[in-house]
Amino acid sequence: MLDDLDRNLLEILVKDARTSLKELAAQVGLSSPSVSERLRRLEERGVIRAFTVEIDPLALGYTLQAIVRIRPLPGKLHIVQKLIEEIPEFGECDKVTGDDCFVARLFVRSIGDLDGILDRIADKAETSTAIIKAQPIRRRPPPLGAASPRDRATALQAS
Amino acid sequence: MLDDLDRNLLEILVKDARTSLKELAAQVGLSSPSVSERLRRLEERGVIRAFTVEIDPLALGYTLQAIVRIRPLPGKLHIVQKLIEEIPEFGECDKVTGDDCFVARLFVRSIGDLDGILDRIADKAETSTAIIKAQPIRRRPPPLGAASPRDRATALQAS
DNA sequence: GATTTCGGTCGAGATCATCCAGCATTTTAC
DNA sequence: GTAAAATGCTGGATGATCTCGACCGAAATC
Repeated sequence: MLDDLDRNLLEILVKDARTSLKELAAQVGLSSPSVSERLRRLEERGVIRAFTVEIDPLALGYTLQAIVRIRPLPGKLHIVQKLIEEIPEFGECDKVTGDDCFVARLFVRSIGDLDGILDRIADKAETSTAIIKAQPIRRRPPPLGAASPRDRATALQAS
Repeated sequence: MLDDLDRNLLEILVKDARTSLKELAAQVGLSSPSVSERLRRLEERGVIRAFTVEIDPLALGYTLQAIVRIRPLPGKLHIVQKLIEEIPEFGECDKVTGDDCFVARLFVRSIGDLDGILDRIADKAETSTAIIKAQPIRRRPPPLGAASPRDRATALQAS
């Protein structure tokens, strides 16, 4: 589906999404129209979901981040999910297996704000909150390399 | 620190990091050299951490994501952290307060791979894994608007 | 009140992206 | 097996965009 050239382009763009077509072309050894066409197709196919910018939350005044596990009370699942989606301070939310139905990331400017937001959910779900002290790994994409032969073997074996 | 123009630029770039200077300039009502200078300064100050591309993990064969909570055994904290950082399938990791020391996101191509990776940590930490079933909110930045007067009041009160 | 600093505009020249014609290679169809 | 069609690439012309220097005005500094 993706060839080496595509992966190569993605790798460069992960580091700097504003790299010019000309520069991309030079780095992968193609002409710029070709690169342009490849990017167009990668976007079209949904491989590239978006070109975006990573902003330091601190610069916006968000001095605190927390991971919140959320277990909606019986019958409240949909209301809780809607509520979470509508609170913009939630910067990420995954619906997971297990007792905790949702795991979400919360950006806040103060402990007071944290309390205020959790209060809005308190009557519809149980929550447990962990304050983030450090970020050993900040968001990064999974490895871009092709599936290794070993991986493929494993996959086959499993099926 | 950030004025309305900066926030406006960031907002546009979050949606499309490849927007041309000319287009940015038109949208915020400045000349392109001014926009160029502002972006340079935003990067310099670390407000903009990076221009990047958001890739669909599925396109790379990662059909499964999991949230893993990791509690290193006594004395193993640093080894575990190093191990996590070195495994590229970890796409995010936060060090948090509470019993679980780390909360991490794992991209894998199969359940077998998940097992393989967790095995590598098993003798150094307790883990509990939740498979991601859906993503109600995909990574997004915190609200870009200026701190509201109410927020400021709260912050002052607290200090 | 003069001066410096900061952030802005404008215009020219350089750089870059896009369009198009043409070509090679692979796939499809018969 | 071969002709036709489709695919993906290149190179060059053209038009759009970026960058750089010169200059300007408002606000802070002395």
